Amino acid sequence: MTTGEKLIEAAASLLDSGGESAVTLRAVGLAAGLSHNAPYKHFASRNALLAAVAAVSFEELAKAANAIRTSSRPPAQKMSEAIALFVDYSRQRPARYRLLFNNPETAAAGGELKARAMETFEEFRAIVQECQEAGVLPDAPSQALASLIFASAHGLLTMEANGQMHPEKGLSNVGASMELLLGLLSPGRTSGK
Amino acid sequence: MTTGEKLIEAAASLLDSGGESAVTLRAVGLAAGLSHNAPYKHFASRNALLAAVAAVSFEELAKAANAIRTSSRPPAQKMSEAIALFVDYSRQRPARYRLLFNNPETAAAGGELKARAMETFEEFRAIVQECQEAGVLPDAPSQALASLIFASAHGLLTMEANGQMHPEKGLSNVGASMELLLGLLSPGRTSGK
DNA sequence: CCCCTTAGGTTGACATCGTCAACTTAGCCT
DNA sequence: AGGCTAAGTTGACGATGTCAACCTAAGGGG
Repeated sequence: MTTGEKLIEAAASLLDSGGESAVTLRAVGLAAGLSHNAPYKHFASRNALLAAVAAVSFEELAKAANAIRTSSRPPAQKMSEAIALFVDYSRQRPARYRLLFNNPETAAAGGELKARAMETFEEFRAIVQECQEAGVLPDAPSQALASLIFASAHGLLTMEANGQMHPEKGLSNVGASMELLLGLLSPGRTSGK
Repeated sequence: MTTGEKLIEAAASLLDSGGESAVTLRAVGLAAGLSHNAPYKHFASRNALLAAVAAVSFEELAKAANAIRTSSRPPAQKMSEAIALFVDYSRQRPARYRLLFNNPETAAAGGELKARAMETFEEFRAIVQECQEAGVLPDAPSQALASLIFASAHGLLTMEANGQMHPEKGLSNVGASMELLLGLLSPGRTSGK
């Protein structure tokens, strides 16, 4: 493992355990067994290091999503699993999730990072398309429908992470809300009221 | 205007003009014509000041949403206007929007802040309920459906702010995506495919 | 009327952080 | 052998959140 990778791993570990504010260049250098300024020999700035963490994280996510898409399970189940992938990620590594999907500075880093993000999204879009072809999701441009479904999950997860979800007032946790959405979107649904 | 309010206003102004990192306690004090440490006489910490900014911002939003809800326009139009309210807010004051809906530290401030946030959401929920009664939104617990619709808009706006939206690839801007959602949710829709 | 409390404000200091500059090596190319 | 460069170190600087000590004016009870 190169020193650069060691630094990225140390940063990711600090991010997961202590939140973004714990990712101090000094602490990262120390955790990698180097001096307080060593990260500058590999990354131009703190943001550049965080962008690198985001890039490898997107890569992991894309890989996991790809495994789901290329499995032999029915499309509807792939969709559930893909959603669960993001839900679990948000709950198990909230700071990392925020870095990936909720951080304008990271997003501004462009280039390779944006490519990895689009790679991840493309897997999700393909699953949506499979569902459309199987008739469990309505006809519409798959890109738009995938954006919509992903954004819904993303918005719900953000609200959950912010404590703006109120499960006591009836059904409004993330999982149930997504089932509601998919149910309402289902072409087979009988027109209500 | 009390000194505390002056500080909140100064902080809000700095937030809107220079992003969250521009909201420095020193700068806020200076902007209010006071010394670098004056904010501590009114707020326990930087986060407490930001929470106060969030509280008054939620109040403004709730007021605007209330004006929409109590207007005499048809429910479907109220819904469009309510969505536009959040869309415009996100685009015109992105840093403030992030503070309100994308900031776990702010959300952790609990108490009055959470009450204001719920007040705002309640206006939105009531509009959703009107739409359901008018038959333009499907039958479902209004709380859950409102969460879902709001989360969709929120997720789309977050992606837009992060540059993770790709309008070049077909329909995927926020407005069009929300229209797609509302269209697909519409009880009158003919079952696709 | 005087003293004492206290809210609001000030100055100064401290630790931490991102970042920059200068110096030192160890390895590699010629 | 000589020197270039990547990788690493130390030391410093300015900005920032926060704490502590001091000041001061308003007001209320004796």
